Amino acid sequence: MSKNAATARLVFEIVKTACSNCNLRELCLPIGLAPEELKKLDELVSARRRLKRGDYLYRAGQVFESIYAVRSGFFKTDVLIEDGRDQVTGFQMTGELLGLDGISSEIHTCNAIALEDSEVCAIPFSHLEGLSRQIHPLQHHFHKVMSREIVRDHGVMMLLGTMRAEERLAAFLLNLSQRFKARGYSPAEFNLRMSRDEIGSYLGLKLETVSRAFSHFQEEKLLAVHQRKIRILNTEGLKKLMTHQRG
Amino acid sequence: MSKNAATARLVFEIVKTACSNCNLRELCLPIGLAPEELKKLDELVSARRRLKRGDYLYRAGQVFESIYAVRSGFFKTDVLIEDGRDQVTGFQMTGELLGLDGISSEIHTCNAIALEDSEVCAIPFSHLEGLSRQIHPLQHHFHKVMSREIVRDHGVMMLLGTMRAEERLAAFLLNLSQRFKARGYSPAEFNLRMSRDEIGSYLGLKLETVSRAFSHFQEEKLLAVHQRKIRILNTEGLKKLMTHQRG
DNA sequence: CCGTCGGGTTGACGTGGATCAAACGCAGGG
DNA sequence: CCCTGCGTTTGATCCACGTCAACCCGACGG
Repeated sequence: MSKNAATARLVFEIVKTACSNCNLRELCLPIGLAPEELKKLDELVSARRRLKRGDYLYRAGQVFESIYAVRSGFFKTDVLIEDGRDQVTGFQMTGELLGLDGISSEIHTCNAIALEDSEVCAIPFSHLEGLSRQIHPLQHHFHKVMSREIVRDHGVMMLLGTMRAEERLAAFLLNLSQRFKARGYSPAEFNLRMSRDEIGSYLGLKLETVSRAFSHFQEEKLLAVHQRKIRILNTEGLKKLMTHQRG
Repeated sequence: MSKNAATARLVFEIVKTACSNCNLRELCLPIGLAPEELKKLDELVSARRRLKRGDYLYRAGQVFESIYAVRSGFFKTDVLIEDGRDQVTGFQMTGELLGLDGISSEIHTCNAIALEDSEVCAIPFSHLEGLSRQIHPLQHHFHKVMSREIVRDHGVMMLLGTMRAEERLAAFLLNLSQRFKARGYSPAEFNLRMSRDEIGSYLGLKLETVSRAFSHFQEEKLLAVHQRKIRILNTEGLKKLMTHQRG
């Protein structure tokens, strides 16, 4: 890296560490704060952390101290039990929070793993609690975020408990699509960051079943699939498949 | 009801509405508060509400204002989608909280239904947020409760995603057993408050499968089942079945 | 350029649980 | 007391998905 690039990078780091300036503030923080409240926010983040693909952000069993906001990149969280089974419990992208599960016992209960090179802001939980006693909108926003996680989990339970394989995959793809769209990316064309096996684990299916469902969607002209590159050709078709099939 | 009984009942109501006096405080509130903090707690609960078996505590779509602490009785929460499918997302018993899902959008996202005559304390959410800005342990406790809900949901995802029918039922029964035990009831013998169909919905199984699993457990001398009355004969056997089977 | 390797696809077959159907048994009402 | 009805049990059959296995393909290293 040239000296100039290094300098530029340093500036970048300093500027971006301030939450009040962060360009994803609207994703992970409340909006409409007073200027003096905005200033306080900059105490929130203690450090940023870069991770390479495959790195663990935290592991099940580690002491919980911070939650993390994804600045860039892509993560999965999973739970393992002794006998080797594991369940992917979620995929997190830019602006989403990781680590909420650790609050209850002060120990992380799942692993968080970067699926591509990523960057996170570490938010020491005690800071967050302190600040949210002072800034009501922050408190309320945080509660909403936790609640949203609960609602999301209920959605996954619904999916795992009542849907068949192709419905699950359709729901999954539509959800991803919608989240990419919310971040300004194309909702119709994106790269999956996870393997068929990881999708399967999340959806309660085997990787072969996931693969077959992709192939079938392709035959039906609902998708164009090339490796992990997905193009959605017929959103309505996917939606119909999801809500409609079976009684 | 005699006049005396009515009077006694009235006193009972007044005494019990104070959280600081509530005999289930240790279940739903933080412990070790200072006396003046304890006093403030009594602002928390706005009303108590009695429900008959089958009554809705709230419905999906209603405006969210309060969370509810179960004082006595038994509830289920479920989510429905248009096409008729529904998924039971949880069963709640004494000391557990209901309604956390509503915080995110200020609209309840599931139905909460009493499975037996029950009684709840309504905790207006804005009061709770206000008080938890003043009482740090209350704030922290509340965060833990929400986080515990997330962890619980991950457990259910694990169950739905990776376990086979009998493992699911074993896990479910052991969980119930442990929760009864924590409340001072027998962990080995209890009445199910829910139908086979509701168990099935929670576990992602059909009622026939649940019934067969019960019968099989009985053949294996793991349980004695008589209608909804369950006696666990071999806890270790159930545990082994749960963690051990399949790779 | 070829060999290797890991992830993905495809096929053949087996099976756990769903589905369909019948019968049971307890509770509540007449 | 019997009738009715709902929740449950049990049996027979079916099928969606898992399992096992072969093969493909793009990436990467020698």
